[in-house]
Amino acid sequence: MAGRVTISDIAKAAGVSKTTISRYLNGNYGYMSAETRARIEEIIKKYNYVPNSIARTLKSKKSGMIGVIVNTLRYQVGAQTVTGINDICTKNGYGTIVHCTNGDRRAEETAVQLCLNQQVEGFIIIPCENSVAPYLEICERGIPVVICTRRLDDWPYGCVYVRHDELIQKMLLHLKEQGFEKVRFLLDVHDFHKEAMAGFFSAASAELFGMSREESIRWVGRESPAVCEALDALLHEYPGQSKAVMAVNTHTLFLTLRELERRRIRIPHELGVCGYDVIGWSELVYPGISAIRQPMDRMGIIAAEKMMESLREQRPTQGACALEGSLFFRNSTNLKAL
Amino acid sequence: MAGRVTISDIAKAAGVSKTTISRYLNGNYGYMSAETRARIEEIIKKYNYVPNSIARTLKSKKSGMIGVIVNTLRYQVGAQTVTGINDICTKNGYGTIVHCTNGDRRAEETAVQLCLNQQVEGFIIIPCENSVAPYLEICERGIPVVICTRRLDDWPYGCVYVRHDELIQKMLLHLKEQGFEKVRFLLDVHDFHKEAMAGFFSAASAELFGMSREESIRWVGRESPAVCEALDALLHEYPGQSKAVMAVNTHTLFLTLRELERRRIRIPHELGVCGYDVIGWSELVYPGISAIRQPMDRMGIIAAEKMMESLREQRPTQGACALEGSLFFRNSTNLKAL
DNA sequence: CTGAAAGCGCTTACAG
DNA sequence: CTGAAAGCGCTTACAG
Repeated sequence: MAGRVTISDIAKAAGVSKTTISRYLNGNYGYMSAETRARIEEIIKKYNYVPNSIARTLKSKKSGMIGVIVNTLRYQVGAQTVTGINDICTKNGYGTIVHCTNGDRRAEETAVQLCLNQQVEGFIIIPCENSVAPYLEICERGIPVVICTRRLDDWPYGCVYVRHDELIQKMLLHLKEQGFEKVRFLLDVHDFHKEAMAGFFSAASAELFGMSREESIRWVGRESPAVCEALDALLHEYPGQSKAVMAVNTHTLFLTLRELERRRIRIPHELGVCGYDVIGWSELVYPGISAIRQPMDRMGIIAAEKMMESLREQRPTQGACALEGSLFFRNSTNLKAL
Repeated sequence: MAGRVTISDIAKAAGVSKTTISRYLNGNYGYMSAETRARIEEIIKKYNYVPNSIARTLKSKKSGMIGVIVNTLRYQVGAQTVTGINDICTKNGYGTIVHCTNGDRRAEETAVQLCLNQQVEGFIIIPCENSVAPYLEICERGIPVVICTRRLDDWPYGCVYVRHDELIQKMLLHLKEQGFEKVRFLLDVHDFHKEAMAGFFSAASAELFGMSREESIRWVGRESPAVCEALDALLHEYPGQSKAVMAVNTHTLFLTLRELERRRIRIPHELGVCGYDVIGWSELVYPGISAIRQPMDRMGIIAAEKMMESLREQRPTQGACALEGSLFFRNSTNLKAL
């Protein structure tokens, strides 16, 4: 029956008013005799009383909850970010309400509304689209927002992101140095920041390989067939030129490697391969797959810490934090050593 | 200002009482003239009114939230399960409050309390330990619970689990048939059901390989060194006999393969390798790694569906659902073909 | 078909 | 140092 004890029961048992109990609960000991305080403490222990946080929230508008809105938890990127967020929030006495948007702007809108309605005290969002308007609106209500894994233009508040532009640029430079003549980027339509990634890649490939965006980018989904088709096409294009493919996330990289293995394509002779890999398996696949790794758990941790800070100091979130990713060059793009 | 409109504002604007608005909100149209209903609908649209769910929860004790308690989201097993749960809950208009326990019973206890305090309407739990007592207590309060990825003894309510006993048994049978003479299981101390898994493995290896539990089981963590030591030891044991190692989860399998690659151990000649792999990368690692795959997303989906059913019909959850995993025999355990 | 009133379990001016 | 009272935004007997 622990859950049924209310502040009135405690007040009665302690022989004081609800007001005094409430003050005790909120740590306002200043206005309280030591005896009263001790008595209340004892009674609360005895009755195993836990204040009802819903009632508290209704009155105070503070729920102790953070709204976390991500694309999906299905893949490591989102899951690890949320893990980091969860750890920090829990440590600070906050709970999280997690919603997945699957990249759908309307689902994101709904998720925000639901969280708002639950009186969340802050939002950590991996956004679907580029417009900052909806997030600014939240901030205007006085609710802090941290944007995660992206850097949005015109976003004056806190955000954490990875320098994908640099990572992609460096990977392409490496491919160029290794003597590759054409590159292609396999993008996932469901990805967090497909557009931004496409932009980085096409810019770098235009500069280094003289390729147009139409040449260098292909959109594939989470499903195998699209990846297979894209690879089939690439293998037949640019005859006589050395080509490389880059996969935008771990899953796409997996599908790519599986298809190349099925076709017995020799890597890197017939096709160079590289991509993002959060997990590390690419290291173990023959002949060793060159990969970009992003520190997803740190991203969540830093985002949540920014949120905690903002809540503590009662101000909007602030500061853009750029995280470094890591590059691993392995034999899958090593044309020169052969 | 959308969030600030209350039921009183709407009542005033519509020229009716709060009672009537409330009835409208809860779909009790039976006691309402068509005109009134239409007017209210219009006003609500106009003001963009959304009822405050905290106030609703306080009064009705129904929060529209499900408490989800898992070990961790860091690895695919938990993350995919939660993805499935999230999808189903969202589809049915429920939100989720996710807590990670990291396998700590006290953290689990705290998480349950926090959820209870948020008036969650049900729990989906991947439990830390074997005792059902704490979960039965929740049920006695009338709050439905689904236990996930485990089958607990004496648990009379709903649960979803994978038949690990069968999967492990079949894998060991396969190893036996392939001529392996000794087997060893690398277990993760942080795993969901380490004890149960250890039990299955030691039972099967006692029967098939005549090994004691002490011989067949090793506890390793999520960190590399413990795995390396365990492998080093195994490679020096049983000289002249063919040995195989099995990894309890994807991450442990990864660490195992990385270490074997570093040591240039020939698989399966010097050591047979198999393990759990939720992602599928093991297929791509030379010479093709035998693996067990469990349908984690389905697990979450089924668990959540059981919960929705129970909520709809206002009864405890029911039924144990055993999911089939899949076995993939590849060259890493193929001693005979060589 | 509709509404006044009490109450869910807290917090917080206000008064003493 | 302490408490009575109002109120957060809803729901729900009860009465008409």
